[in-house]
Amino acid sequence: MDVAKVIVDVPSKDTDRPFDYLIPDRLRPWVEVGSRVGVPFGNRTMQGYVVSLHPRSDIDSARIKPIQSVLDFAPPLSPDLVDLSVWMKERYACRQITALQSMLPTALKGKAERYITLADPSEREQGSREGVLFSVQPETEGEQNVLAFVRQRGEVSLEQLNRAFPEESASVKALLARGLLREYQQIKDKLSKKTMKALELAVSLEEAQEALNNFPAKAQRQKDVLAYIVEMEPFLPLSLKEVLTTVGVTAGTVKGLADKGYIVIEDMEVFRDPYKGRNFEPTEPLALTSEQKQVYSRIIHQLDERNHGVFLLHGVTGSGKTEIYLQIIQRCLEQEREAVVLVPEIALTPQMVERFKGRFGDRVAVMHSRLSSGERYDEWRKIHEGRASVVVGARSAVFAPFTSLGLIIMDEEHETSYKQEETPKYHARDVAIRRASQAGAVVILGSATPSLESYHAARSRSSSEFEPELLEMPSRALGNRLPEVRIIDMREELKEGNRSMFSRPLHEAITARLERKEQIVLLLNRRGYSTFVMCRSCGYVAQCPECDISLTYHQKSNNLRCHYCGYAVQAPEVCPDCGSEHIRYFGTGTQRVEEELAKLFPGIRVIRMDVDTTTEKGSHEKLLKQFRDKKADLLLGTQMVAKGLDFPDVTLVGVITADSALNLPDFRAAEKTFQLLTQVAGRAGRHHLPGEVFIQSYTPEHYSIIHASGHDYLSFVKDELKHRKALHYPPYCRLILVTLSHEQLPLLVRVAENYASDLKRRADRRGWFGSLDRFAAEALDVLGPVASPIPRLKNRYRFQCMIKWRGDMDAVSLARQVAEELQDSVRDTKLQISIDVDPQMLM
DNA sequence: AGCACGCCGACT
DNA sequence: GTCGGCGTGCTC
Repeated sequence: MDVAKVIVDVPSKDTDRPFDYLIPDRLRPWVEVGSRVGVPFGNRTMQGYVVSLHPRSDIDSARIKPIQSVLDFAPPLSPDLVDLSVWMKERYACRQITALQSMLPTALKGKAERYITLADPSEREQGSREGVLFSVQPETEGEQNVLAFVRQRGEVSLEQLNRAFPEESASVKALLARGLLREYQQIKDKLSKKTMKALELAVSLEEAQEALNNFPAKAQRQKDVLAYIVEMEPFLPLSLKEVLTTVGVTAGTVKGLADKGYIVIEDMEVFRDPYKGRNFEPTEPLALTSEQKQVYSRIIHQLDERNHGVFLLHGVTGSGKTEIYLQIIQRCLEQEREAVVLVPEIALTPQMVERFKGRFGDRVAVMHSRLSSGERYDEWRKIHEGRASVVVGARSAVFAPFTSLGLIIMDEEHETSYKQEETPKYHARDVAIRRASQAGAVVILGSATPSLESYHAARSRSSSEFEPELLEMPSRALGNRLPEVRIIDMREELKEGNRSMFSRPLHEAITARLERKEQIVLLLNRRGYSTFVMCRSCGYVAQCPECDISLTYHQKSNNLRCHYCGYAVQAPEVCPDCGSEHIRYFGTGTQRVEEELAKLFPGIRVIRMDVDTTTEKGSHEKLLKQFRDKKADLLLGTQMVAKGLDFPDVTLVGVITADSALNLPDFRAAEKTFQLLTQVAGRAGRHHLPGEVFIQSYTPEHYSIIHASGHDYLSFVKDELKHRKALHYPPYCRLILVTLSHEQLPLLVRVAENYASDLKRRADRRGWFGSLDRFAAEALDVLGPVASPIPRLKNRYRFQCMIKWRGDMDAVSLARQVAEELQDSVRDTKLQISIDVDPQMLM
């Protein structure tokens, strides 16, 4: 076992394979599958990951180089995770290094630093022995200065050297070439470990007590400190800062004590705890209802067998899924196994975390995107070092570095945020199932409105990628009823002369709540509602010059911004096209609703929650707390108010327009609408007060709205599956979205057409190509190319092809192969091809 | 991705 | 006659 195969940190087609490296004897004990290593690659040093170990290599022994360094004490990746990266590479047509990278905190992404030292004289002579005459003395003043600088420092990073001599980079190069200076490279992590000064006894406790008894009287302050330390002995080491404030002495006093040899002051690594200072109320398991018990025992049975299994837990809002999760996790921990809880990013609120920390205390690690990279690294290490055995986190927590995983729970299974939109474009559900099957772990997918893919897979239990067992919880745990839902036809309102955004019934209902001092949640389904700028005289619409999409108006900064690339300009006073002053801001944003509310209900206290008011860290939480404390009558927001919030005094939920997302060009539009309405309806009347829900709509006869108002998931699924089947959409087939982009439109169009035809030809040769209409067990169809819904982004035009396929074929690798061949033949680095397997966002 | 090698234009 | 453009190809 002298050779390691290493995936190097270069995300490109040519390097997306293992390279062989010798393992030097001194590193032998440290090199394992999953180790992060520094290796010479070309003429620089790169970071890489060991993916396998072998006794020998097929590579010419003259070419093979040794591993330069091992970068961590313990491998950051387990062999299971390395395997998983291979699976991801094939499944999502991404590079293996990209998959590996996504499993680790960014703090572990090291880069090579280049250092310069003096070369030793023997090396210098080697240069001249080649028969070439070059000077072994510095030739210019600049060279002399550089050389002197390096000699004085011994070793200096290239960066520092260039900073010290900005004009002398040629001299540095020359000195290197002539062998007077030498360069070496080393991988440096970006991470910063936070440290603090800490105190520790340098003598035994008995000795310290002894010393206290006959301490010189003139050093009373030092004696106080030592006495305090002795008293606090069980909690050693103590933070220096804390001791200083508690005892009321200065650092000099403590230093004196250290000089006498009683204590030592050391740098101790501290772990940032994002939830520090917060008290988590310990909670006890609740008694389960009989419905909950059934579900619980079925899953426990599977868990006890220590076999892989997937469950789809369909439970209405308020059916008590979380309590079941908690008790199953408990069981998992009792088996000395670990648990992962996946939660949609948006639902990962302190309330949520509290439930888990309350039950499992310090053993809980939390991971989400709002943590700083340092915090995320610390939470990751907490898991890696075995100090946590439960992780609650968003999507990427599925890669938590546990070693004996027993359980993965995915709450709100239908949420689209489980699909990563950047490469690797993985779906956490699929990764979770794969990971659990490696580990013999149980997966629970929980939702009140399961995705059609999961529900269909669970019901048919055949020919699908995974086969979950369906568990149903149709009643609420507290026995209260689901709220009354009223649909309001906004067309009727308009007909009768009401041009406001509030229907009369909703208006009256709000007034009633204000009088009764009950609370209201208003949801603005913002998709398709951006506030754009239009000139009423000439029809000019402000658009992004790079992306060709409408710019969004931001009142706070009075500028126009592109949602996709971030481009921003000052909002115009007059139309840039015709000079008219009739340029206006259109669309219904939360701000406009807020203004309208103030007008209609004078004195109403509104909390507005949207991207504008929640960008600051912790602001989301602060706003919710204010609402909970009844500092406001009404909570107004976008999707984010619909998820998992639980306010006892909310008795009215209003949806301003239910159907704004229904007309979007997305085959999941109805499903999304149904899910959103069901979730938001579940927010009302969760406690003693009965709740009421008003849904305003311009298409009130739509089945997604009707079934949502009846809390009728099954009927919705029945209708929706009919549609999907007729139109050949998932779950009756699978999709691959291939997006090609280039600066030049004509070239792009040509290339995209080639892609589609190549693909069809290649599929046909294998007997795959054909229409899905014929209900063939195996078929593949290519749609497009067409301009992408975002036709231009960051100065690049975009075209896409949609592949629909079904059956036991490897459509992903076909799509990838054709893309790579096309890129080889076009040979234009500006051409980008992105492959999205099972896309969620079609617009 | 970098970086070196290699073959054709504007300069001393 | 040379410096330097970036096309092409490789990295164990």
